Amino acid sequence: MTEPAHDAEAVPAPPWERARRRAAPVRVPLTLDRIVDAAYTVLDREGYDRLSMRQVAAELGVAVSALYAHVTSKDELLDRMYARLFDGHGLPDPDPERWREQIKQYARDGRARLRAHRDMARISMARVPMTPELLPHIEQLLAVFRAAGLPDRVAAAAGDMLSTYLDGFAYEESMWEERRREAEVASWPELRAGMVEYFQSLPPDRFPHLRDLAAMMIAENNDSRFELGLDIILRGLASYIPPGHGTGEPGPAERGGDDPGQATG
Amino acid sequence: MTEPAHDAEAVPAPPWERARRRAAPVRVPLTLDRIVDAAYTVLDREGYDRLSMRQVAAELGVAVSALYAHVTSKDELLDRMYARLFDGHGLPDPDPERWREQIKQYARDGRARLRAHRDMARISMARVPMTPELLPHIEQLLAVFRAAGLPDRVAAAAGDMLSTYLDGFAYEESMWEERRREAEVASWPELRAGMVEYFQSLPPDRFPHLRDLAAMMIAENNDSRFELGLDIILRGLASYIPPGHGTGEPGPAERGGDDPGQATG
DNA sequence: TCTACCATTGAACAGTGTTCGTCGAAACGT
DNA sequence: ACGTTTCGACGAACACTGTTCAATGGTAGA
Repeated sequence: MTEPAHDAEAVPAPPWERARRRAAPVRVPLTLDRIVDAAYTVLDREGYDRLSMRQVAAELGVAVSALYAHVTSKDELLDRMYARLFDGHGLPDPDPERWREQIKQYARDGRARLRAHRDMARISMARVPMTPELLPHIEQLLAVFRAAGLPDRVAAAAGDMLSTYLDGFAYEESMWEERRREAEVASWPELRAGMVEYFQSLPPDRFPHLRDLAAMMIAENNDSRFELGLDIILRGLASYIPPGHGTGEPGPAERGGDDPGQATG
Repeated sequence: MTEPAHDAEAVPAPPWERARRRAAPVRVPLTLDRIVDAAYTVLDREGYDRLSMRQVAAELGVAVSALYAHVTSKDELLDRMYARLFDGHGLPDPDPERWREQIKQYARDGRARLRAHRDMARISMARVPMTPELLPHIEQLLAVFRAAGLPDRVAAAAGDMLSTYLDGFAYEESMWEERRREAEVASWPELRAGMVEYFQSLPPDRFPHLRDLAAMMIAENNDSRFELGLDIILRGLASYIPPGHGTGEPGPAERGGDDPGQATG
């Protein structure tokens, strides 16, 4: 949008201000942060396919080539955007009694961050989550899993499972969102209704299960679908905890047989 | 490059050949199938980033615009390539006794297909797996899950879980493959060794778990990592089967001691 | 005030997906 | 056998893309 505090600095600095060591520059200096900000603005407005260096430059009112003084390539810019995903995103200290809820909370937060910017999941999916800035996150995830009693082999795989599920789910969501957009259907419930109707119209002898479950497969709100998938993974992980570990007991120990209370979406 | 079998057919057909109803055409006709073939050739040789309409046209020795007579856009071409993934790919009839092994086999086959062509996972990931040709696949997946005794809500989510895991895992694999390629490291074990060494070199007080599990996180062969993730999901799914369903019981019912101790409900 | 620096510029290059008017060679009707 | 019609391939063009580079201008230090 418009640069904040611009009007105050656009006027030439009066001579007596020159005494100050560093007079405010006439133009707000181009920094990596401002570039990333602009990139996010373009992303939200135009989507990933239209996110181009030229658009970002235009957003800043600057020549394209100016960006390359602060960023070596578009790929690096995307990396910087990706890094922002994790600002202030972390896990509390491991609590074996509540590890499932801790992981769920972490995943919910992660999904919310991915949804906060249009097509963000596509950017996230395309980078490997092992950059140095993320090492503390991986470390703490491992801490939680090990404290819960997961065998090392399983703990080592659990982080990847979780991040794959997170990115994959969000990616899928954003794809449907895009499809809705270009189908020019106003709302998601409307698109959903059309799809369910389509599945119901299939020949019953060839697609009995699809007909039965159509309404469930295309959930009204993705939140409960997300929670269910999360639960499936967590139950699977818990099943590897050797007996004798407090609350992390596997199997049907989890109360509420079929419809476990899905936490607030 | 040069058209094959050109010299034999470039000469004008002698008059007596005209008697044949359909003389062999001077040029092999351009069909959608040949275009998809060529696209796969380019994909395997150049990778997804260099897969362009012009490259495909060049592969066929044809003008770019000629492709658009058979395909409305590059996106449709990618769709056609995606559709090939499922040729002859299917599940056997549901067998509640062996549903886990059936699903595993299906997933293994799926992963093999994704790995058969370079960057195929990137194409697969970017399309929603609900095109009409795939409906029978979804139907049969649902059949297996329901026969196994999964509650409808869970069965409806299970297919998505599986395909997200499949695509996500293969996508990640192809990203590492690409990274290895551009890092100009000869072999995967070599890259792996370097990464493990890097993790081991981290400050032990800040990254104890990462150090411990580095060698496990970056598995020597991805096969066992894939199987483990698959098992986690299947165990999670199985935990939703209400008691009283033959072999589909959660817990150690599945023979093949993966990690011994886990309590049955 | 002069100079040296360096962020910014505009133009250019080699690509991309897609469109369009033209053309040539088969296919058809006579 | 000969027009004529039809249709697919062609080449050029358009509006983009990421990236590079010599030239430039304003700022900071001497």
